[in-house]
Amino acid sequence: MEDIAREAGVSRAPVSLVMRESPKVSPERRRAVLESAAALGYSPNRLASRLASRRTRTFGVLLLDLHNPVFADVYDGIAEGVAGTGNQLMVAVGSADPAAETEAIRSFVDLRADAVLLAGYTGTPEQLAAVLRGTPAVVITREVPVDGVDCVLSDDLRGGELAVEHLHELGHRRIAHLDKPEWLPYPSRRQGYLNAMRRFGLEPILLEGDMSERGGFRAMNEYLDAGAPVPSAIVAYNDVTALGVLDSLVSRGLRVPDDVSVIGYDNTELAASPLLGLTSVDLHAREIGKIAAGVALERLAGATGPRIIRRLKPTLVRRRTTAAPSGN
Amino acid sequence: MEDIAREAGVSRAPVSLVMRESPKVSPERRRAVLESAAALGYSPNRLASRLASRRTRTFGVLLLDLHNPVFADVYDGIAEGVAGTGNQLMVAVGSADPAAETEAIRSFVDLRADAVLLAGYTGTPEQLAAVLRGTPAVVITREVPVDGVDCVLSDDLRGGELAVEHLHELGHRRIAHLDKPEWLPYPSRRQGYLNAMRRFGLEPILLEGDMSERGGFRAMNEYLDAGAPVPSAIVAYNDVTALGVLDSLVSRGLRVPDDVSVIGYDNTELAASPLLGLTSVDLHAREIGKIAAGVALERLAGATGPRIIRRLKPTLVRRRTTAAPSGN
DNA sequence: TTGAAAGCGCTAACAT
DNA sequence: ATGTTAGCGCTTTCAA
Repeated sequence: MEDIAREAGVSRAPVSLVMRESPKVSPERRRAVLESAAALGYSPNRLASRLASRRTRTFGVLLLDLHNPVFADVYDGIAEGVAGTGNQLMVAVGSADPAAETEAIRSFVDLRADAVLLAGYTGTPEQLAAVLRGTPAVVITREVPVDGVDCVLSDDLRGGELAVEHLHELGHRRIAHLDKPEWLPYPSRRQGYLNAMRRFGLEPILLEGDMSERGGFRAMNEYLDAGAPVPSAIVAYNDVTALGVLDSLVSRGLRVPDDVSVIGYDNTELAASPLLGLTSVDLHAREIGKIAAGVALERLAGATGPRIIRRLKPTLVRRRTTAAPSGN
Repeated sequence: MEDIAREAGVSRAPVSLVMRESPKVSPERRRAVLESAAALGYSPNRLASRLASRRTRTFGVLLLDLHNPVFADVYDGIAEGVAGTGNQLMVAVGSADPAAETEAIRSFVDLRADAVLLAGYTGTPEQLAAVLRGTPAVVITREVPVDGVDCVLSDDLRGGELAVEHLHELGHRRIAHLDKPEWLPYPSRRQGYLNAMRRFGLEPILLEGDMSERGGFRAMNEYLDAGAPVPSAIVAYNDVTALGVLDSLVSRGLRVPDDVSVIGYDNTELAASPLLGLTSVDLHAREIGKIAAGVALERLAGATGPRIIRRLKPTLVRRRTTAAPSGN
C-alpha cells in the first residue's frame, strides 16, 4: 500500500480510502491510485483490514449435510436474505458430528464472523454457549435455549401431527414413524406423531434408522425382514429417508401408494420431482433461511432484547405416495 | 493475551506458544496459562494470528451448486483428502454466475487462503488468472489453461462416447443428447457423444435446456410438444437433468426403459437410488475431490514444476433406465 | 480533502 | 524454557 502511495504521489490514507470506495477522494487522485495499484499487482489483504477495522461483514453459515437437499434450500434463503446488504457468507459443513460442528463454529468465532447461522446444529446448548462467547447466533430448524441465541424454525410438533392427520383422514390406522431417536436432538416430529396417534386412539409403531437414504432403506428392510405385519402407512423423518423407505418397499414388490403410503418431510425438490411425487410436510426451508438472515441482520443493526423465536407453520403437500389403504 | 500473561505471571510469548499447542512450555506454566485464559474468557483472534504468521492453513473451496448432489461428493472427497493435515476448508457457493464466482475467489485470495479448489468454475481462464494473483489453484472437473493452475477432472470426451456406445450396443439408433451449449464451458461430453455418433454413422439429435431438473423437464417437454419423433434413447448432461427428462417422459405416459432409454452423468446417489435405478456415467466425483486436495497439498509442500493435469477414466454404471429398444 | 501517528492482536526472531 | 522487540498490512483518529 505504501508502494502504491509513493507511485501515485500521495500518502497512504487516500489509498486506503480508494480501496474502500469512499467518496472522499478527488477523482484524479482516485484514478492515479487505481492505476498504480493495477501496475503493482496489488491485492488487498482482508485479514489486515478486518483486524484493523474490527468488523468483518461476514456471516458464518454451518450446514449440517450437503447430501440433504433441504440445506441447499436453506442456504439459498440465507443468500437471498443477505443479498445487497454488503455482507458475505462463509460456509462450513458439519457432517452431523458435534465435535466437528463445534470446531467449525469456533473457527467462525475466532475469525470474528459478525454473526453465525447454524442450520442443523446437533450439539448441546452448553457447548454452543461456550464456543460462541457472545457472537450473535441464530439456530435454524431447532430451538436451543441459550441466552442471546435466536431461533428460526418450523413447528415440527405440528408437522408430525399433520402427517398423521392426513393419513388418518385417508383411512389409515397402522401408521409407522421412522427416525433416529437416540441421536437426534430434534424429537418434535416424533412427538407430534405420537400426540396425533394417541388422539386417534392408534397404536404407535416406531422404527429407527440413520438419517439418510441408506438409513431409511436399511431400517425398512430390517423391519420387513423381521416379519412384522406391514404398516399401511409410514411417516419418515425427512424426504431423504423417505426415499430410502420407498426403495425398500418397491424392491420388495410392495406398491406405493396401493399397498403402503409414504410421507416425507422437508418438501425438498426431491419430493417435488414428478417422478417421485412424494407427499411431504413443507417446513418452508428457503423462507426459514431468509428469515434467519434477517434476524441476524437486525441484531447487527443493534436490535437488543430477548431471544427471538420465529416458528413457522408447516404445511402438508399432498402428492402421489399417499392414498386410501386398499386391502385391510 | 497480555492480560492472560499478567494473570498467569508470565510474559506474552509462552501464552502464544500455549495457544498453538507448542511443546516448548513447561507443564506447570501451560496449566497456569490455560487457567487464566479460561478465567478471562479468552478467545484467540485468528485474523491477527494469520496476519502475523502469514500462513492461514486454509483452503478455499468453491462449489458450483448445492442443488446438484455431485458437489456433495466432491466436497466429501476434498474433506477426506485434507483430513489430518491440519488444514481447514472454507467454502463458498457459486450459483453458476461467473461474476459471483470471481467475487468468491477474490475473497479467498484476499483472505490469503493457502490454496483454492474450484469445483465448477464457469468463468474464463483470463478472469481466473487475473483474480488468482498467484494463489495456488486446482480446478476440478474442467481443464483451464492457466499457468500454475492444476486440473483434476474426468475424461468427459470418453464419458460421452461411453454413453453412446452402451446405447448403440443395446440396439439404439435414434439417440438424443441434452445439454446447454452456449452457457457451458464444458463441451467435452457433447463432443464425445458427437464423435461416437459419427463413428456409428448415426444422426445426432441435440436438445438444449438448463442444467437442472426443471431444465431437463422443460427441454424434454418442449421437444415432445414440437411433435418430433421420440428418440429411442436420451443422454442427459448430468443426473439432475436426467431426472427432469424422466419426469417429462413419465408424465407423458412414456415408459422407461420400454419406450425410451435414459442415461445420466455423474453417478450421484440420486442415480444410485434403487427406485430410480438411473444408468449413469461415473466420473468418480469423490475420488476427484480427494485427488484435488492431494494436489493442493503437494503444491503447498513445495512441489514446483509444470501444471498437473489428472484425468480419470469414467466408467458406465448400468442400471434400469436403459434397455434394448422395443418397437422402433 | 490529505498526511502523520498510533494501534488492531498476534507471531517470530532474537537474546537471555 | 522464557522475555523482548519488531513487525504483519491495514484502519482510524487527529491535525493540518
